[in-house]
Order: sequence, then structure tokens, then C-alpha cells
Amino acid sequence: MAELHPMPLTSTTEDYLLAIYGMRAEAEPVINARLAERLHVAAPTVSATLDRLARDGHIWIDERRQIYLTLGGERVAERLARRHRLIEHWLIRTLGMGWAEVHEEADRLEHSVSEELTERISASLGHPATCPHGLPIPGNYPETDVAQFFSLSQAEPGQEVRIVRLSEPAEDDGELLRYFEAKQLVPGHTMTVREITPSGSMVLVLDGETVVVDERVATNLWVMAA
Amino acid sequence: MAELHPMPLTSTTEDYLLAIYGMRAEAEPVINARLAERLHVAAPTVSATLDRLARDGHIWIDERRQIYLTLGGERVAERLARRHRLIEHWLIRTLGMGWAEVHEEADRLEHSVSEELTERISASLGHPATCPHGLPIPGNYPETDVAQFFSLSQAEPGQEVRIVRLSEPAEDDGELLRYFEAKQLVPGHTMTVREITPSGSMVLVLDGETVVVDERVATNLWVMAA
DNA sequence: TATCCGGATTAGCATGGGCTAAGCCGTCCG
DNA sequence: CGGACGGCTTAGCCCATGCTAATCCGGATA
Repeated sequence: MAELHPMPLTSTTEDYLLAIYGMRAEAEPVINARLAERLHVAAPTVSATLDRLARDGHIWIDERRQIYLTLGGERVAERLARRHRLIEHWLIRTLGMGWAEVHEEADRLEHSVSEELTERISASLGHPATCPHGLPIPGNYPETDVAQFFSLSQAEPGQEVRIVRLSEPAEDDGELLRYFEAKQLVPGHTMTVREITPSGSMVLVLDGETVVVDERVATNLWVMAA
Repeated sequence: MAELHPMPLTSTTEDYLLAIYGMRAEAEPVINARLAERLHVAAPTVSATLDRLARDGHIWIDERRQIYLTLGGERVAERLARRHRLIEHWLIRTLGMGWAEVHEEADRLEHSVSEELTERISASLGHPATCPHGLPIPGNYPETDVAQFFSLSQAEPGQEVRIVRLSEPAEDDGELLRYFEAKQLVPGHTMTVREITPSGSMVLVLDGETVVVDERVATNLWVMAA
């Protein structure tokens, strides 16, 4: 039974749908335990909330307890991702907020901006294709070559790559964001992989500067061959 | 017992504090029943919520059941009013939203914008003293002559007055807002009271146009001698 | 004085969203 | 084979926020 007049979703509901959407986009396994980590809540809380989400037709759960968005759930999540990523751009462009700070602000604002406001923002920015951290903005992102993207941790020594975006979880790590910003490890920049140490750390050269990143960091940067 | 680290307030809590603040500013009696009307909730809900607000030190209630903000509660409300009114300006100036629509949008956004963002907005607007509907922005409003303001319904025939602001409740009435906008009954505009009918309606002349407003409408416009 | 009315409270209930503590499953490993 | 361990649910609890129905109270009025 679909609702005739869809109830406005709660902020919590939106958070869950967006988290599931993000994990799917990164091809991470979407299960109860991972959601609990990402959302910083206890496992039983996730179970109960997922029950409601399933009841309301936003998600479904298969026999192996994998969680999937329904078409409706995905539409909601896409709209939220769109809002979130547009807001980030907006805060940077029109108010000069910091590259590393806007994600947190957008996390709150995404639940409050209307559809109408979202479209005005998109228009005023010239309908950007990605957020400042390189994540695609649904509705603005051209159908392309996502297949060419791979994690920096997969790059070979000697390879020259261009950063295209951050991983989803990186966005929630303020520390990491500030580090990326400081080292100029941001979308658009090109670098060369000098070497990879036995422990998995990568020695990079960008703008003539040598930067060393450990494996955890490398995993969170998506690149393409430059 | 004051909290050491003040818990973030809920959206509901903020709504109540802001409503009380607004009613006080208009010298309306602040009692349970009026709050129930303004917030569109049932009386017992208001009682329970006010109990919590009192428990947490945001308000106090006297023997005649009048509700007052504590110093802390007032500080919260002022910050909210500041945010709300700055956001309204911002939406109009930077995104071209409508004068009659921004209040509703700001009602949601005011709960989500950070202190930092608020100040950036204020700065980018040149620290405006009032919202687009003429209500003062706490922190930006110069200490002046509020005493000179009076309700249009108190004006005398023949008097020339300038609109300074709307009443608080008018802001929640989209219909009325659109009417004001259409008739150019907005802050800054000057008009002359031609006559007052026995029923309380007022015949006004502004910009050479004759406009008739009934008493309910006149009550919602604050003016000063032009 | 008796009544009515506006305003408030009490009682009882629901829902969303949190928590801990316990226990229950599979799978994989020693 | 027997654990241990990861993941999930059950049971039991809490609080904020909403509701209705019923009652209570105090002041104004017929």
C-alpha cells in the first residue's frame, strides 16, 4: 500500500537512506553492522529503524540480510545527495566557507532546503556536475566513464593519475578532509606515484612536492589515468 | 543546575522559544492557549513541552500562568530570530526568492545553520538591521526609536505614515504575505490614510493608488509618522 | 446564585528514535 | 569437533512529541 500523500520523511529516515545510497555507490556491503558504524548508533537501533524503512517501502532486505533501496528509496536518496552536494558548492562559492568544513554544514542543511531552493541553487551555480570533493551531483552529472575511476591504492608505481573524487566515508572525517586540503589532494590535481612501500604507503609527487600517504588515505582517493 | 555542556536543542524546543519571543515582542499575552494556536498543536502538548522548557531553565511561568523567557531562553530566541531574519534576506538577495515565500523556507533553515554560517551571511549582506518584512535583526539593530512605531489600525484619517514592519503573526500567513506584496504594502513605503469606515476598514492612498484594507489587515502593519 | 466558558491539567495512548544486556545463529579456524 | 567471533534479534527500558477524552478551576454573566 503506497501512501497517497507521502508523509514528509524524518531527518533520521533521510540519513539512513543517504547512507545506504552512499555505500552502494562505493560498492561496499550494505548490512546492519556497517550502517551502525557509519551512523554512530547501536545495532538494535538500526534493526528497528530498518524495519520502519522496509515497512514504508523505502528499502528491502534479502535473505542474506543485504539491504537495498527500492526505486522510491533511491529517488529520495538521489534528491538528498543532490541537495547535499549543491549546498557544499554554494557555501564555498557564495560565502567562502572552507573546503573541509562544508560537508558538516550541508549534512544539516540537506534536510531543510526545499526542492525549489535546491533548483535555484543549482541554477545560480551553473549546474555543476560534482560536489567540491568530486562526488557526482545526481541530475547534473553527465553519463560517463565512471568505470575509468579507481582507488589510488590500486595505482602502480610510475603511473600518473588525476584525482577525481574522495570516497564517501572520507567526507565524514574532518581530520582527513583538512589533511587533504592542506596537501592539495583535491579533485582536479594530478600527481605521479613515485613508489609504494612494503607497508602500502605511497610516495607521490604533486606540484613538485613529495607527499607520503598511508594506505588508509590512499583508499579514500579515487583517481583516473592522467 | 545549569548544564555544563548545553545539549543541542531540539527543533521543537527552538520553535517554542521563538514563538514566545515573538509574542513578547508584540506585547501579546503569552499563555498556553495562544501558543497552542500559533504552533498548531493541542493544549496538553503545549503543557508538557512547557514543563520541559521550564525544567531545562529556558522559561518560567508565574502564578497567573504567564510565560516568560529566562535570560538563557531569551539568548537562544534572539539567536534564532537573528538567523531566521538573515536567512530571509539572503534567499531574496542571492537567489531571488519571493518576498512572500522566504519566511517559510527560513522557518526550516533557522534550525540547521551554524553560528559560523550565520555570521558569514550577515557579513555578506552588510549586516542588515531588519528582515525583508521589517522585523529587527538582533545584534544588527541599532538601539532606537521603536517607541515611535504603532499599528496602522491606530492611525488617524489624513495622517501620512511609513510602513516599518509586519506583525509577527502576519509572517505565518502566506495568503496575507502575497496580498501585501501585490499591493506594495511593504516596509519603506509611505501612504496616506484617506478615511476610516465605520467597520474599521481603512482607505489608503499609496503611489497614487487607492487601497482598502480591513481592520484585521491594518492590525498587522506597523507604521511610523512619515 | 447558578451556570457557562475559556483555559489548564490528568489520564491514557501512540510513534519515532535511542540505549544496554542477553542470547542466538552461522562460519571459520584450531 | 568445539569454540570463538561477527552479526542480528529479543527483551526491556528511556525520552520527546504528539493526540483525545475527561475533568477541574476561576471568573463573568444571566
